[in-house]
Amino acid sequence: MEKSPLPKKVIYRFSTYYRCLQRLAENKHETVSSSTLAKAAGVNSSQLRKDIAYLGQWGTRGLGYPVVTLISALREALRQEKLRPVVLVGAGNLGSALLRYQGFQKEGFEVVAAFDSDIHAAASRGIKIPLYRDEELTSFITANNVKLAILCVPAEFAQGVTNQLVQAGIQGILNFSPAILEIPTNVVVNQVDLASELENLSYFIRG
Amino acid sequence: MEKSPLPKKVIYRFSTYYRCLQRLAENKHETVSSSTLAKAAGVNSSQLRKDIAYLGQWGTRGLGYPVVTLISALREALRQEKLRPVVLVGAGNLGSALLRYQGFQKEGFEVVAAFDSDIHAAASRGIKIPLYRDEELTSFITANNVKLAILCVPAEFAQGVTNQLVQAGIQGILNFSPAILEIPTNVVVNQVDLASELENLSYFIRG
DNA sequence: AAGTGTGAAAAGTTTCACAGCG
DNA sequence: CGCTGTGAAACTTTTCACACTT
Repeated sequence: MEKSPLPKKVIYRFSTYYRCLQRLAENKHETVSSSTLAKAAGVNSSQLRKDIAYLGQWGTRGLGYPVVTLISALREALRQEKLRPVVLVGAGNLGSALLRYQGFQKEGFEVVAAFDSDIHAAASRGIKIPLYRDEELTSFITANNVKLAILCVPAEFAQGVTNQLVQAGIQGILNFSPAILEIPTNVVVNQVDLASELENLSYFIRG
Repeated sequence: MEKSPLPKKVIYRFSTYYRCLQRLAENKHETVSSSTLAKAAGVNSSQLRKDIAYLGQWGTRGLGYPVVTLISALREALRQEKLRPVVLVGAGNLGSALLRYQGFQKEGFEVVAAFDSDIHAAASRGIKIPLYRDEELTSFITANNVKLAILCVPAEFAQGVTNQLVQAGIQGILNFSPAILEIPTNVVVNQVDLASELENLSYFIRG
């Protein structure tokens, strides 16, 4: 009955562990020790044990963790049991690339529709997913009970679109625009700012 | 003479402040208070003051910070004065999209070359930047003294390519593949895992 | 003997609160 | 008086170290 709020960072690491475990399962490993899995995931072994302990006591002392069981526990923790529908707004360069990218589908997310103010320009980019004009955003999201959105519009439109999304019932936004979004407290935003990432790297290299 | 190591998180926030200040400059604001800038950047005002204080004492008590001066100080801190060359490896769906995406160029980075094992497939995606086969990686990087790389190859090739990059003298890698890279301590990796970001969002929304 | 689970220590980060400057 | 700069407090996250189980 853990009511504890599971830190965000732990959830990120769960995603990593999940992927590492899948590789181990493919290679027919039945168990894995904290130190081995930690190495694979790039974290320290006590941290891994602490993290896993949030899920309950799955390990066997002297032996390690059962790979398949842990995978299930993590899938449940990540609430990945069913395919989650996602909409994408802004099918420009970056947005249309994300649509073609298969990475989301593999991990339990289905991009069910894309929206753009200019569907002709967007259509020319060879998109296979249903493509709508921005005006249809609200009705689609409400009708299909979508909770997650990927936002790839230019920074100056980001807040306006966000307001629409929130209004329509979106609760999680993956924001690729470099804008800081104002949102109600029940909505979560994860920021992916590619320029900041490069800037950051750039800072830490010498020369 | 600050020798202090400037936490990674602070550098990320610097990027955000930098963008917010640019907007303020465009709108002809000459000064800005910590609380205003903090609101725009989505952080708390003492945190902003602490962060800015790493750069020196730029503020005027009772008034705030001079926008233009702060921008210069941040640009210098982020070592953004000159265009930094970057190479991109793996011009598949995601990679070729990033090449078309203008966001990097705007922020002081120039993608000078792209590499792929299959240049014909990659060329068909309409790339304008010089495109080379993977074999030429090492010589290009060495010859052009490139220090930053964007890695978009499938996970199973990520470590191999990374070894080549490091060998060639790359010191910072922006890794879009969901692989954990083993690297020497003088190299920095920033991970951008889109599936994990969605998983994470998904966890925090109810329902 | 190998390896988990966990309290306690350490390190890192954010927020508070206020002295003091312009 | 408004707002910065900063020590100290509060909180969070990571690492250590070891009792304890299989």
